[in-house]
Formats: sequence, structure tokens, C-alpha cells
Amino acid sequence: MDRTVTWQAIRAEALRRIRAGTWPPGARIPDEAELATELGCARATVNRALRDLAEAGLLERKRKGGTRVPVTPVRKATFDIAIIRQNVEERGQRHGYRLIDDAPRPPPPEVCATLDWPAGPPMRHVIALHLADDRPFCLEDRWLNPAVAPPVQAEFTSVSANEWLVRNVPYSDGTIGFTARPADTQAARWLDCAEGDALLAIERTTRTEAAPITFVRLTYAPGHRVDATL
Amino acid sequence: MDRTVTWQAIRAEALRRIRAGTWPPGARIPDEAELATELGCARATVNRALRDLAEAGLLERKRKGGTRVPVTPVRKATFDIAIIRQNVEERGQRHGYRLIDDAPRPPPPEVCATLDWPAGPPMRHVIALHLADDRPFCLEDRWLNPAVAPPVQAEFTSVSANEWLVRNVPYSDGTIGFTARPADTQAARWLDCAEGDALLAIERTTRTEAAPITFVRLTYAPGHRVDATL
DNA sequence: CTCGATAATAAGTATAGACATAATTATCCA
DNA sequence: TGGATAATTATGTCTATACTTATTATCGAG
Repeated sequence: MDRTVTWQAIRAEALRRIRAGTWPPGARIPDEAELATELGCARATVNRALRDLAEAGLLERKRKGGTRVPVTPVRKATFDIAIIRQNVEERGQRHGYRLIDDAPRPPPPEVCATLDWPAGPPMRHVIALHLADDRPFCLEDRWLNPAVAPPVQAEFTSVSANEWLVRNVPYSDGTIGFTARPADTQAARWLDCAEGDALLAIERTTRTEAAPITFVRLTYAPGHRVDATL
Repeated sequence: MDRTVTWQAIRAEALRRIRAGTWPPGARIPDEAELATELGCARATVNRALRDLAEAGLLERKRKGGTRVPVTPVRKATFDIAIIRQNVEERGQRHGYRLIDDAPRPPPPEVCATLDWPAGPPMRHVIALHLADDRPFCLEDRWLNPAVAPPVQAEFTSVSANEWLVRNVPYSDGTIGFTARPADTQAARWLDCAEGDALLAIERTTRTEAAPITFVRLTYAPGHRVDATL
């Protein structure tokens, strides 16, 4: 006997009308006050529902302009960014970790450019392998600002830099992008594939307001797929 | 002279406290009523702010359990799914389009499986090339349910299937995923690269409640990068 | 001491009313 | 006619209040 109309119900009804063509692409839909009356709820409830649809790219809203169904909608897809160990464990596999290299080096020009790092001074360059059920899962190639790096004792031998950062310098801003790369000698060796094999890579930069933190490229084993949801 | 406290201000303050460690990972933060009093606004305003942070993965909220800062946060990244022409034009380039093949064929087993399509009957198989400033941009390899395909005259010669679908069967559900693939003969030929080159591919399935609509693999030219935002 | 019913709690949400703000439209003057 | 200005309007947001719901904590019975 629930009598109140929820915003989810309003959203579902609006989505139904969009899909059914009751509100065709390009059309302006009734304003919030009208819909509130028609559907028997408060305007705030309609607002919540339509705002949610707008965030997903299914409606366009403008003050005074009203709400309309976009002609060529730009949908939003989202995917989760967890620590790698979690990714592996979610697949029901056992996570393994192996540090390959950890040394100070001046980063290559591309890394300097994306991180706003001067050409001269070294960063901490960490390379590590993540395993899923003892099979190579992903190669972590990271450039780390030594100023935010952990104290000496934390050597990334047992805890990955990935995890250390999430636990110690979390909630920072940054960018993220997908590319495909041919396996270089190192990737081929550790990911157990042939040189030149097509590998999915995720590149992330992370920074605080003041200083860059890290650039990391996660190169996944052949066949890996990253799923997103609409 | 704005006197009212906005939910964005509350969110910014909460984010500041998270980053500053005032609210350390794992800790439970004051409840909405308390924060409302402290920050001088209504509880609904606090709710809006904290809900927004929770949606981004920066807070975890449970009824009765309260709100806490996650120890290993799962951040959400989003990226836009527009029609390909829009993608190209956003880069300041001219979009070109060329239909390569369009014929009915029984889809391969993988496609049948992901789309819930029986093994026997054919689907419409459309292959097309998208160009950016006359250079190959992305190869569209699509399997289309003939029942939702356009009438005969729309032959995908001038309007891409991508665009036709967005305009005619929009707002449908589906899945989306990223992979890396070696260029096959066809991809190498049309994307102007060598066979075996590493190419980024986006695979999408689209369906209505009742029936599958389409499976498409968009294989991008070498070096392509898809950016997301945190 | 465990099981299960019950109470307490914090988030989730609905509502009516008010005001703010950005766009658009109408108006008026030069 | 052009352009600045004012009125209008739909969304955006805040508030106070009330009720709902999931979850935890508590307490009593067996």
C-alpha cells in the first residue's frame, strides 16, 4: 500500500515516454510544475528524477529553456577504479604481486609533459607485476614524485605502489585514459606474450593541487577487457 | 553577499576534510543532522552534498550505519558516448564516412552468445569506415537485428549505421567494454596500418527489453586514446 | 549463551513554500 | 531598425518537517 510517488517511479515513467516516443527527440517536455501535477507529486520529486536522467545524458535541461530530449544524445558510461588486488579478487582469483624494479630515474619527455615535471630531476620509477592465480594479470609501470613517495622502509616489495598510494595519498585529482599498445620486450617477458602483441593499457596521472603525484601505465595481459556500465 | 550555504560548498568542505585527513580513511563522519548544525544549513543540503560524494566513490553511506570514508575507495570514472561524427568534429576535424560492406550473414558464435541470438538466422552485417580529415579514424563492424534495421532505402551509404541507430532507436540499454586487438587483414587495410598492430576497440551491445538490436565493434586507428574523467 | 523479537538510529525520501539564477522574450527608446 | 533594458519563465536550490526503511544494538526468553 505505498501511496507516495517516488522519484525513481517518475524517472521510470519519463524514460518510458522517451523510449516510446511520447517525448520525441528534439521535443520540449512539460515543465516540472506540470509534471508534478500530472503525476501527483511535489515538484522537487520531479526535479530529482529529471536531473538524474539529465546526468545520464538522456535529457537536456536549461533554465527558462525547459527540458528537452536531445536529438543526438551523449550518453555517459561509468567504470570503477579500484586497486588492482580488488579487481583480481572480484574475478574470484588470488592476487599475487611481484616487484620488478624500483630506482630513481629522470622520466622520459612524455611523462614530464603530462605530469608538469621538469626535465632534469629524477622520479622514482617502479615496475611491478600483478598476478591472478599465479598467471600474469597486469604490468604496473609507475613514475612517482619522490616527495610523496613513502619512507625508505616501504619498498613496494610486498605492498604494491598502487595500493600504497590509494591508502596514503587517496582522493586526489587526475586524468585517466585507455590506449592499445604493442607489447615491448619487458611487457612480453612479464605478461607471458609475444613482442608486438596487442595489449590494453590504462594510463593515469594523479596530482594534488600543488604537485604531481604519479603517472602510471597499467598494461594488461592479452585479451583483457574493461567493462563499463551505461 | 550570498548568505545561504550551497550544497556544493558543503561538498567542497567535506572533500577538503577527507583529503586533509580530518576524516581519515575508515572513520565514521558526523551524521547529517550534526553537520547541518555545524555548517549552518538544512539536513537536506548536507544530504545532497554527501550523496554526491558517495556517488563518486569518495564516501560510503549506509542507513543506520552512518557515513564513512572508505579505506580502499572505488572511484568512478565516466566517459561520453556520442556518435562518431561528433567525436571527430569535437577534435576539430572533418568527418568522413565510407560504407565498405552491407550484407545478411549468420553471425559468429561469440556474437550470437553476447546478443542472445539463435545460431541459424542471419543478421545484417555492416562494415564501414569513419574518417577524420580524410585519414582513417575508426572501423565500424556491426551486426544488426534485421527486424530493427531501417527500411530498404536507407542503405547506410551516406548516413552511418551508428548515426541512424542513435537517431531512430535511441535510449536503449546495453553493455560496453574496452579491449585491445591485433589488426586483422581488413582492419590493417582500412585503418592504414600493418597486420597485427595493436588497436583499441570498443565493443557495445544494445538491446530493447524484448529483442537484441545490435553488436558493434569500433576499432580505432593506431594510437587512439579514449579519455575519461574522474 | 544463543536465538529471536524489539527498540533505536541514521540515511533515504516526500512535501510545500520560498527565493535565486540563467535564459529567453517582450518592450521601449534612440 | 538596432540595441539596450525590463519582464517573464523554467530550472536550481534551500528550508523545515515528516515519515520510511535498512541496519545495528539491545534485551529477554529458552
